[in-house]
Amino acid sequence: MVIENTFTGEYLYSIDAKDRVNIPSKFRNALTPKNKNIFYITRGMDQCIVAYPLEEWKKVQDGLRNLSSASKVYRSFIRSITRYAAQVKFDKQGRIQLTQVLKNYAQLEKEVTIIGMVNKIELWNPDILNELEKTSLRIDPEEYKDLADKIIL
Amino acid sequence: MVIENTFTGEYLYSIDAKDRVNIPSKFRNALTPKNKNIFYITRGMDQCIVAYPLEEWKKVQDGLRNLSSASKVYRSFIRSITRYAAQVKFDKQGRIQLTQVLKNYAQLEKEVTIIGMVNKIELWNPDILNELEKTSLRIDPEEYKDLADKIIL
DNA sequence: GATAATTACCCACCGCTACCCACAATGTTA
DNA sequence: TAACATTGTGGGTAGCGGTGGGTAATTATC
Repeated sequence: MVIENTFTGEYLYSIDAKDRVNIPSKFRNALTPKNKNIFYITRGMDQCIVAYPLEEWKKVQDGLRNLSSASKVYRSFIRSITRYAAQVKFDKQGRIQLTQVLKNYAQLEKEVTIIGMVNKIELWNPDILNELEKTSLRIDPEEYKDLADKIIL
Repeated sequence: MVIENTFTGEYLYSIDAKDRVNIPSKFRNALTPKNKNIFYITRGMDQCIVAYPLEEWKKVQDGLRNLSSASKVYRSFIRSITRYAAQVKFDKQGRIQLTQVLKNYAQLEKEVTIIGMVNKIELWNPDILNELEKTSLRIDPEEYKDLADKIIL
């Protein structure tokens, strides 16, 4: 636990009968007390569940709050995010409970691959993730280069 | 709760024979005492009912007050909102009572999907909502991406 | 003013979830 | 190597939350 509120690495965990998933201890240990053991989970842009620590989620919400409700697109956008957003607090064992909707959306069953994405966490169906890696990621190494330039890797 | 007066998540609830709808406990718990268990319900921009907590409703009204009444469009706009607005207080079980007009407008029957929209709440006929999402989501994935970039999802 | 109807308040059931305890597997330290 | 700590996983249970329904109070109608 070196850098606060920062998540890296990949883990293969299991979902139990009560739809509970363990948050890797390395991730939990990286959380500052301000997050109060709370995550917000919602739909990702890809077919996965995204989990934000409380402090990160607040930033997202502030962004949403400032979008005017006058625009139809904005309304629809806000809805598509918050609709699936749920606040979850992990128990003494460090597990969070998934909602049925999100579990369906990401097509999760017995196993989950949990990926650290710097300021957020992604939960994937292992098969879907592997399939995606095989196809879409291999396609455009050019885009990777562009990104690498931007971030000064 | 953690983030005050802020609502997220989706819930499928039922309307009983007396036209009562339960407000999800997570929403009620997010309310500050200043709201005095009071909501204002009115017509949404879409075909749904919108519920504002008292404190949020005050802001809406201030906004309306500042719209000049000189313009015909403005007057009509204000009328369309305030006309259907009703103050409702939830009972000890946390239920509010819907007005007949609003129930008709949103075409609610037995079931309601309740969506947290950050600072307000929407009540939808489940079928209508799903149909709408199916269409509007398909229309502009590009605009969605732009928005996602803005908010740094 | 009597009766009917609608609303407000209260009580009761029941399923789910939040919380707790237990245990196995792995890693760590003396 | 043994003792201990940490971490992932399974399961039991009490309390809360959603739902239905009953009764008193208030309003409406004639």
